[in-house]
Amino acid sequence: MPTRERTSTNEIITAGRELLEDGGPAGLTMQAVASRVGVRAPSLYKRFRDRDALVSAVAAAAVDDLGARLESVGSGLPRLADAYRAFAHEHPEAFRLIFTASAPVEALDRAAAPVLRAARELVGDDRALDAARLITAWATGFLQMELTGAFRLGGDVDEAFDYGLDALVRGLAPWPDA
Amino acid sequence: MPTRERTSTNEIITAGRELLEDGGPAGLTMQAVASRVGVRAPSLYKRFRDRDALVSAVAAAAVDDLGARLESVGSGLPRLADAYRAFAHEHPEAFRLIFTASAPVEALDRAAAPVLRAARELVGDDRALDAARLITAWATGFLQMELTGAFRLGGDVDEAFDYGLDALVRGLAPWPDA
DNA sequence: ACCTGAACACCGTTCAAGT
DNA sequence: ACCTGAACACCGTTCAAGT
Repeated sequence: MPTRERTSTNEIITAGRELLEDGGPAGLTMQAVASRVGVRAPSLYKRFRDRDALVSAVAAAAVDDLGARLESVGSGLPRLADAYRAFAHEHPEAFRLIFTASAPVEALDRAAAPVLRAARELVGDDRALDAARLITAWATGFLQMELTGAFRLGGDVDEAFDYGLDALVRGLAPWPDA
Repeated sequence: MPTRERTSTNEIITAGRELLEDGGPAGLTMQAVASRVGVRAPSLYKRFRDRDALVSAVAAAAVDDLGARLESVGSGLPRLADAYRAFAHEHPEAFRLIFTASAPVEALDRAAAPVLRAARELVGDDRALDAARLITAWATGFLQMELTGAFRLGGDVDEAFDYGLDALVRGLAPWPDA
């Protein structure tokens, strides 16, 4: 006689995201997740091979959210950058997790699509990929440093972000002296 | 009667760095470190408050190495960028660790000095800090993505790095249309 | 078919006891 | 003064047994 399901993959992932945000990766334990969804830890292994698989699923869900967010904002680079930064501020732990070994690389491709589009508009097809990498690397590094509190030499961080974006666009735009 | 010291703070940190590089953060356990320096785990608590303190010391040592490396290379931006990238390739785990919560922020300041100098030469005093943040954020994000294997859409990664650096310099340099 | 208690290996940490 | 064994709490994981 089959026992009725007492939880679901989605519920587990949601619980994982909540625990991650308010306890960091160390708070995302199998026992904490299980107890939050009303089950015992061993039951989680019915749906995830191990903790690493669960963490990856949590990261993938976050990336999907991020991708939807970027899609919804159009292809203007400033809008994209702001949306990216807003996501990082709202889900700092998830943002950090995304760029860790447990990151699901193929999910990242979808989230990167809007940036690639914006880069193409700016520099054309040939250099679109390089330009997208430049922009993404800058924004990711900046946010990571901002979240870790590495910006302690003073100065306005918001202004530094805008300054960076402007300089990037200037450096990427086809310049007139050619 | 005092027992003679069987290890030292430096030896412990060195052991920690080695374990980190070949087993990731998960390989950096108190027991593994202890056994590598010929002591039992509880002895480590004579010199480090807890594992986190040890991990921070490991990160600080790595940052010091990085700083020395950047100092030794002068203030040319391309040289600095290459040295930064070389360090990340040689010590990927340490590089990742540096930009984690356990990062010792004040040690980062020293390592950032050469970049700040290069930025000042490029854009002048007023914008030196913003420019340094742009460059550091880009390089850090780029290397982090490279190490994590996030660059899977093809294209030459070396070339993308050079392209990014060129665009950055172009965007930062005082441009002629003013 | 899903869930559980019990068990195991491993980890961080404390502490009284050794020298 | 430094080191240790023993102990504790906690974690990930397995598995036989329940329904």
